[in-house]
Amino acid sequence: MDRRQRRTRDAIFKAFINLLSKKSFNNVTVGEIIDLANVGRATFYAHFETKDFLLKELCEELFKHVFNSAKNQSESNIFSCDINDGAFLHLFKHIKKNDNNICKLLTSKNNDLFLEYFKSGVLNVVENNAQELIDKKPQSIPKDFWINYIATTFIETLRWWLKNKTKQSPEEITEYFIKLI
Amino acid sequence: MDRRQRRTRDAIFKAFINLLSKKSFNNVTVGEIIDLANVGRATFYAHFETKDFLLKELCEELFKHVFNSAKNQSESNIFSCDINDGAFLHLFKHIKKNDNNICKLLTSKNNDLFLEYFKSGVLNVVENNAQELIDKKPQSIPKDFWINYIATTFIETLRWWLKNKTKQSPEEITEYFIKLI
DNA sequence: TATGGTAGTGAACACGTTGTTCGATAATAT
DNA sequence: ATATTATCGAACAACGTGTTCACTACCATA
Repeated sequence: MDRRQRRTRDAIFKAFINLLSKKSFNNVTVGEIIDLANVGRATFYAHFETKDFLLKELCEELFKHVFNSAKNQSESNIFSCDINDGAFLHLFKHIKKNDNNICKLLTSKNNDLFLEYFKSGVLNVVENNAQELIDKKPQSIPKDFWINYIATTFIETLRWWLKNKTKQSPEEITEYFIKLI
Repeated sequence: MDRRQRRTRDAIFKAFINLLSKKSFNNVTVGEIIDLANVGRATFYAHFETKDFLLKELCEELFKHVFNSAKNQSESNIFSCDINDGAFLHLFKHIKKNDNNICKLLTSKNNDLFLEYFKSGVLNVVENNAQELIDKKPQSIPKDFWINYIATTFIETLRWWLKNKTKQSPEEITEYFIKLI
């Protein structure tokens, strides 16, 4: 990719995230984004069809990073019996340390498109990298209900943790999360 | 309240809910609402400052009804030992049978303002009318974390149920929910 | 270092939505 | 019957969106 393209793309993402941490998606205008990113109006629309697509592509970039690393993590420990080596501790750690952007977006308001994308990523991790948890399913409840439960509980735990300024360590919050399930 | 006021207010609410069940909050315009409600533009703005306020007031009307009935229900059975007589079964029943509007809004997209209002109502019910569940808290996790967990699990259970066309009976889904916790 | 192709610029434009204003009309309460 | 209050609908300014275009800056390659 042309260095110029990468530059403007990054500038737009950065400006967008910054604005999203201050106001809701609906109230962020293209005008504000291009002002903050120092990018021409036509340039913005050359990169992104609409603001919705901007959010979508931003999510894809952010999540590719997080969820792939979670998968590798859990695969490399496939023989581990310690539940704390699993994908979830890694996700808590990773998001806290390296992904301030995801923190901002997870705690910002009016952003359920983002949450939706995030949930589908978490569902994927649960289905493929959390067999130990899936196996804990009580009899007599449907499997997809159980998987949905694990994923949403993870997300809500994460949001509670972020809302409370991550006072607990990643190990502690993982323990909380596992206790719930 | 003047009968005319009540009339237009109801017409606007009705039109708004109808539109929300078809498209997302952002894509519903004031123009569409007043067309469907057969109400003058100035009249709309005499009632509601903005579209956001319209949603807020709609939520308040809908929730007053649901949550109050849940509270009365659980109070009237204060001596019951059967967990199935509690507020949650009542909520599942009530929402399924009487509140098609809440169903529509809970399953519609781009509507996290609504979800936020709903959550604060559920939190309230949990705190005041679900002592049996609160008492199940494992040691070593914070109380507000636990309460948040109960409320979000209820909401996500409800959403899963509604998304799957309420195939289960209210009794069954309450059983699922209680099993999770 | 000259050149062709690609990316960015910024002003101007048409279009749709928002929220306000106003004089006129209709419904309501008493 | 009358004073009050709600509604109407058209017109309006302000703002956001997405497109276009002629122009400029940059980059890869030879």
